[in-house]
Amino acid sequence: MHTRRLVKRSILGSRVYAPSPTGDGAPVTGVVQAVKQENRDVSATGARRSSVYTVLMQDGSLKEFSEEEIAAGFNHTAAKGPFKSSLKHSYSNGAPDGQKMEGGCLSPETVEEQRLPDGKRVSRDPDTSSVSLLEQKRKVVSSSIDVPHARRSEDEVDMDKVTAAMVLTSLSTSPLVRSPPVKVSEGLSGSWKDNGSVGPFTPSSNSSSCGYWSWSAPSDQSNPSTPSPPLSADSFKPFRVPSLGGVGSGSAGPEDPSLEEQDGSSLLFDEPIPRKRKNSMKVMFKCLWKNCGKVLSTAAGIQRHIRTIHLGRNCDSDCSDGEEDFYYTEIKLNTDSVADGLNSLLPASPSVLSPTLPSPSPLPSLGHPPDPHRASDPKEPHAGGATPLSRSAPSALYLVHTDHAYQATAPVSIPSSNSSNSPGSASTSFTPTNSSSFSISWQSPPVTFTGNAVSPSKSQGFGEQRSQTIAVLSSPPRATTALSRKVRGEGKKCRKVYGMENRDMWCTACRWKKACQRFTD
DNA sequence: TTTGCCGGGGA
DNA sequence: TCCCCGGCAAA
Repeated sequence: MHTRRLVKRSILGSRVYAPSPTGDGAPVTGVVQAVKQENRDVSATGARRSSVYTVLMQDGSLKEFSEEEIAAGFNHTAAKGPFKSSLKHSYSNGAPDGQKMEGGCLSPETVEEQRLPDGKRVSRDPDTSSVSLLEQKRKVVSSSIDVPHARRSEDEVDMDKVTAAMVLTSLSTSPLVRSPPVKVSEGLSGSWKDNGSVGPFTPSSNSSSCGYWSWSAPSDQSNPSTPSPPLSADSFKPFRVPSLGGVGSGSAGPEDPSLEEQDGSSLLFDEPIPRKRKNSMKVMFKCLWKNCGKVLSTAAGIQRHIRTIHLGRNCDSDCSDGEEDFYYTEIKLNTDSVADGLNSLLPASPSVLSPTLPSPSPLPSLGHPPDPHRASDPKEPHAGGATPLSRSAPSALYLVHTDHAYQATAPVSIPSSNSSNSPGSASTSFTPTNSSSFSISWQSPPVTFTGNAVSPSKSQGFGEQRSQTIAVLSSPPRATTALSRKVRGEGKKCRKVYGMENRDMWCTACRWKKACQRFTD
């Protein structure tokens, strides 16, 4: 079953060597664009069939080659290029049939193919090959040869245009860009159902925003006019993995999920997120406009409110430029863990519950490293439920200070690394994705933080406020956990330094299994 | 599994 | 108060 698929599928979009069109004998490389086969049940029957491969040559021209010609090309140049090993491999596995070679040399595709869930496997039938071909092209082209042929289906293109435009627009219209993350948050917060009116984009933005966030930042720098498909980092796996693993390692493996994502509609982050929000949470949206503080249960509602009441716009959400986003914040209420945490907290540090917050909602629950020696609690609650949004909001609620490294580092680094001027290098281009996952992962435990990790803001003050916000958000759990356990130190400890055999050299605390006093972090 | 250390308890 | 250790949680 597998073998068959591998063979049949792998040729499309793959790089092959073909005899030189000039006839001088020098082989040239090209990418297989299409295969025409009279008899497509190739490897099953083992019969030879006349297959014609349309190959896009390096010079951009399209040529058609017969199976044999390509095979000859292979032989000719087998010694160089990535095909060598796999080619040999193919041969060693059987007759030097052209099809076999393809199956072998295309291990990347092969693996990818295997990762495809059966139900979603793309058909290799000639009559549907145009679709799959497009898919293939997208992947292959970007990673191997600089081929200008990669055209997506019109639908795809349109969709991408629209979504990309949305993202880019929001990126460029304000330094506080945050719309996309917000959408994600909305989606997460279970408000999709509520805000059906938010706009045509929202419903589908979940998957796209992940993808887009992974490339939109770098694209600022590189080539905005040719945004890569929302393949994000894992799109490259198919190319890397196979190169190591070789042909037909046979296991669909743990990469299936990512594949599914590529396959179309499923979302990379979609799954984990809802899972993490298991605990009963209620999401409210609070208007941050000065003297307003209106709280609505849906993003659409609050947006409409801001748009009409504060921004004086009457147009539909469609004509919104997203500015409303800056004037409301998402407040998450964790009805169980928060309550518990607060209850247990109250006696210990009553100050955590600040009455100054006009918001009718309790503090959000947040996952954050505990900090036992914290002292600035009293101020934190002010920003309860605030997202980075609040920074731009016409509200003066967030005068919080954060002096603790652990609070500042993570949050602060995120926005900075996200700034749109980040280089297009692999590492930085990954950052947005990372940070988006950041916002997600931070929601994990009892978290309710819907932080928009992605904030292109570059202003120092912003970063600061941002960290403050996050610190604030994190205070409840911190306080909760602070009562229980100190964050484990990372530095060397007596035990490590002296070893068990020299236990007598340990500091007293270490000997007593207490927090090391000698090598404090 | 190892490590750091909290909480608790005995002397 | 000193000392030890069970046990949890992070690494």
